[in-house]
Amino acid sequence: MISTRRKIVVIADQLIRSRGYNAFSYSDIANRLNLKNAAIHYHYPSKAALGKAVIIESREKFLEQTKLWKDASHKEQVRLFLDIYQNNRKNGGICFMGAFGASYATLPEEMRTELKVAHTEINNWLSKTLEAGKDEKAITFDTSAAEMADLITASMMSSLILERISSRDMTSEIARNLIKGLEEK
Amino acid sequence: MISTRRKIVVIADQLIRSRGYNAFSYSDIANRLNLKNAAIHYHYPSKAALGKAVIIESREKFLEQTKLWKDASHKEQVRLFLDIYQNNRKNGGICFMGAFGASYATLPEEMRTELKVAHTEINNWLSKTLEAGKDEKAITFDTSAAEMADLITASMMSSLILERISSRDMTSEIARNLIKGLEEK
DNA sequence: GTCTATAGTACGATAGAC
DNA sequence: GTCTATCGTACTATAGAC
Repeated sequence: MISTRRKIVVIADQLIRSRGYNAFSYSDIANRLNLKNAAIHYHYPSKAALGKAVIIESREKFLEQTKLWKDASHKEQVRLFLDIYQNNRKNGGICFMGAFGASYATLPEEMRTELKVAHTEINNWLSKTLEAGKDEKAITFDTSAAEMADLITASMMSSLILERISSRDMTSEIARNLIKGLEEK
Repeated sequence: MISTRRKIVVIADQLIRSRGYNAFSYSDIANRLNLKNAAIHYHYPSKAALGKAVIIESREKFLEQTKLWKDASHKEQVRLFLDIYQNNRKNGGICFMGAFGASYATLPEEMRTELKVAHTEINNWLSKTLEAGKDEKAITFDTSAAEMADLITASMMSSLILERISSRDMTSEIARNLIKGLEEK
């Protein structure tokens, strides 16, 4: 049986990615679990603590996923990485980096620190994977792997944001173009 | 003398781009103008009305700026367009499309509609300018002008968001790379 | 250990003062 | 025409019930 504690983080994550960190409340979560809002405070004493837990959860989930991919080719791993954004899109949200990043100025220090760690972890993994794919001649790009990683995460992030405004399937379009770009020789 | 009404929109715009639409209050604006929060309601009856006014203000400002550039070369106009993001960055905010976009799910319909119009206007202008620059052989790109416009606005948007997390000058870096890309033959 | 009743504050908005 | 006093609601959080 999945614990209330875990259910809370999962729901919070969903709310943050769809509505934003400053537009969800403890009551939103409590209602979905048929509890009073104060019950959430037992599991996560403050909103900052819950926000931090959501970021840590996202980090752990990311590291778990990449471990599962370790037998796939590096090129395939990049494709699987782009699928994460597609999955965010399917459940009506943007990526957690974009959601927290847009509210960055309002976040307490403990959340900012955690977010920086997450950003570093993601870009390190993607840089390494791109580099390894390049060594295998399966992936090509001109700039440094770190800059290519920045370009990929940045364009996927904003495709999710803009998609809701433009009503076009920008995420698939940009993902396709990124893959295409990495395949050109 | 600049009217209170105009001062309110300017401050709201600044707050929305730095903190987000759901993280600023009428009191924040009132305090800066030495007024009570209710005074803001006289000028803008609801937060939705103020939000809508900020979007309209941004649209008008954008159209005014592009008019001033009309004698510059199309390539120069693209460079000037990228400067808008740099200016947002200098006063501590992200672009208005990113700020509203991240909170899109929480916005009232009147704001969503206005935001879509703004998005269309910006991408139309940029597409046309890119196309004209291409015709003059001053700019080169492979995809359609509309897709190139998407790529530019998307990557500039997220560079502003990520910059606050990564503490790196990503905006300048990405702007430079975009210009470089458009210059390659 | 888990949750509820309730406090205290800040929000957006209305009615009415000047 | 412009602004303030004030309302009702919803928020985060604490103290204490079960």
